[in-house]
Amino acid sequence: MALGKDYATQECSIARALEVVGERWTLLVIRDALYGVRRYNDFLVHLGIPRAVLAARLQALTAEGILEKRRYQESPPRDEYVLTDRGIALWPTLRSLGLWGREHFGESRLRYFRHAVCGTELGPYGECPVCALVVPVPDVEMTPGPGLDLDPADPVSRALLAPRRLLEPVDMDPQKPAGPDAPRKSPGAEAREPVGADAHKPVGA
Amino acid sequence: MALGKDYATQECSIARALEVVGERWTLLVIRDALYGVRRYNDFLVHLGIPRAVLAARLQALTAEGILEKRRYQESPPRDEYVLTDRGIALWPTLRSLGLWGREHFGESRLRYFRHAVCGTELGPYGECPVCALVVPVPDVEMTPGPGLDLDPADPVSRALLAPRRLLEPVDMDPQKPAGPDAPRKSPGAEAREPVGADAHKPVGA
DNA sequence: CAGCCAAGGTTCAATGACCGAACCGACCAG
DNA sequence: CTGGTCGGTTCGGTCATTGAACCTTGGCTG
Repeated sequence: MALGKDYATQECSIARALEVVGERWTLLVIRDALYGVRRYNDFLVHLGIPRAVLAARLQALTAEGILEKRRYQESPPRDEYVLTDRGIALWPTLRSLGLWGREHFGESRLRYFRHAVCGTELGPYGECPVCALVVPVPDVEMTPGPGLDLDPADPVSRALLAPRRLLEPVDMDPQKPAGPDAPRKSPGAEAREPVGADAHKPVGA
Repeated sequence: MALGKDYATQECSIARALEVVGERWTLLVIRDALYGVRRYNDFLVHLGIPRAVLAARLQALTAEGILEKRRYQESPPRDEYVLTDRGIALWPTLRSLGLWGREHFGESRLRYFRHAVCGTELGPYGECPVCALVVPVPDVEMTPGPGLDLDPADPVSRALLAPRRLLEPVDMDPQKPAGPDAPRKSPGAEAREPVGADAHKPVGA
């Protein structure tokens, strides 16, 4: 990767980790994947990342076992990129990085993360202070905070405004607001239920 | 910074944080600072970073309030770079990043981190499971693990082989202590920097 | 069937970051 | 006066990133 040569000489797990996720955009791609973004185009519009870089990152992350490329539709063959356990394991790192960013450079709360089961806001390590457990990633509920733009330009940001659980696939269908007309509908948008290794189990609480 | 333009459009604390510490080498500089490296030349030989890049990173980190440049000697004017509270606050992030790197890409333990007060190895969030508190950074003791090279080339790596607390300035004085003789200056008891260590917070409920 | 559209890439020139080596200035020791 | 150290800066070459254009597959429309 970009760092390989130099970082490889370091005897340090941090350097090892940075060889894998230390390049530009990489951690933001993983963040988006945690938020439920799965498709090339959604990453593209949400991140504003150059196409070539996105393709390179998705491929590298797949090769490292952080994302998994999965066919979700055959008719026009389409793949989505889903986090593996190895990728999900980066949640605490991203959580603490985001916390640091907010505490030292953020003006207002952008997002709240709560334990979906009890509604309690997460502690600094992603734990639920009330339930006294480290909240599993699929049980983390994300809701917008006061600092978040309520009418973002891109549809992915709009879809992410709704309260949602981490890893829950972002759904672009619900309606087409802010559109004077042109009610275009993606083909085959029906029945996009995740198959196998489902990470989001409905907790009836 | 390198990322500024694009990341700035993101409404996300993680992106904000990455604007500050997301460039190549930056997190490794902070890691070294946590390990006690303070001087330009020590960063240089320990990281193997190009001089120009190191100078740029030190300046940027100082401007962001993560490092503080401090005169430690007048005769030949010499400055050292010391972590501020804002920089020390990155310890949980680096801890979890290192943990992820070790669990998913490391073969053997390179370093142990313990609570210096009781000797217990730290949990995943830097907490001491026995004392049930988040260990303040200056109370974290770092010792080499079995995977670490016992005869590294550069003197900084050699100095870091000794058990030591985080933030304790690395001392290059004991030249080639091949024998059991260890005339170390009393560490830790020295007046420490203006950084106020975090309070001892009990870990989540 | 022609034409258009969308998703998911690839290619390419230009720009910017990074690299390694050389150079520089202050200071001190011999 | 000479050499050595520390903490940089300068500079040419290389590598990564960027933004725009182009391509491919396949469905949908008329």
